[in-house]
Amino acid sequence: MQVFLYFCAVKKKKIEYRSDCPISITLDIFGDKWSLLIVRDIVFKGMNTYSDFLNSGEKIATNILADRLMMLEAGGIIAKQKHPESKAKILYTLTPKGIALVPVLVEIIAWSEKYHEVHPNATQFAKQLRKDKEAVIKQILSGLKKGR
Amino acid sequence: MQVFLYFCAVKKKKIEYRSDCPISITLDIFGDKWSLLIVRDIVFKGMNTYSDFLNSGEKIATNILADRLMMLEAGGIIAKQKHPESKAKILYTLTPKGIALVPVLVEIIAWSEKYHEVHPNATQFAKQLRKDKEAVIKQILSGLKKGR
DNA sequence: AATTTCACTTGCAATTTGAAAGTTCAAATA
DNA sequence: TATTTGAACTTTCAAATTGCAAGTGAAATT
Repeated sequence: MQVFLYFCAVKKKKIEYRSDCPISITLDIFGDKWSLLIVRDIVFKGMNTYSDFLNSGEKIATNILADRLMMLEAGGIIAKQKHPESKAKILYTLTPKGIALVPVLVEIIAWSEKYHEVHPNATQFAKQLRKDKEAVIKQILSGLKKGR
Repeated sequence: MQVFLYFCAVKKKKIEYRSDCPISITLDIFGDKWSLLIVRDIVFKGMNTYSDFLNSGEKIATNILADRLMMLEAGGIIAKQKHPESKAKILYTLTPKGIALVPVLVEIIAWSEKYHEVHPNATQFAKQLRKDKEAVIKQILSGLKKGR
């Protein structure tokens, strides 16, 4: 069986995919409790700096956040950019590969809302999804394009 | 902020959701490298016993498999049933909550196939998805209902 | 009756995580 | 200009989780 690799520049080690199954590969990238929350923060909360992510609801540790930002960058999900307002800040944005995760996030929300007690905003969001999923996705994507 | 709990009978401890965000809750359940692969094995490979999962491509350790089966059962994703062929075997099946994950799995495959080198079968599957996603999902669901 | 299969459990080393404190550079304030 | 604050990390170390190997007991097979 083929084995695929990519090199994580900052961790200075090779990351090996366990198999060529698309779900397994996705878990090699997002199979932890934090990585996808960073993507969520960018997509749904318009967040884009280290301290934004740090102060986001779930209280990620500073070392873990730094590590996950590195891994997401190495995996081509996010990219570092110059912050327009300050040289001290770093702007994290989604790459096209990262933006393409929106339908996955949307299905996760729809599933989770159906079976758990979630925030009222999420309930409201799920209701809109049930009305017109494609429209909701389009709206999110347009929000990301013009860099909200 | 509200905090939600469920009790994991076998681990004998309370599992606390980090927040009421639907994505965060989903990661509290599936935020590891293995749990979703068990669901994948049931949905796409028709697997349903401990040794099936153990010998599935990615080589999960026995203790981790036992732990994840417990957690998935505690989370209401899978259920244990009597195996029709043998008293030594245990049949693991998806609950409705587990079956409802199919659209999430489908979007993950579509995303992953687009950005990684995956197994030819997955490439083929993604092609069908692009043609008629709803039909593919319906077919998977009907396959699960009659317990393939 | 002996061996193998099945679904685990146990013990232990290695890796990862999480909490706290420290570092570096930029920017704001006194 | 000196000092403090803010932003983005890095380091340290204890605690938790993971991975590997071996073992267990009931059921099925030879």
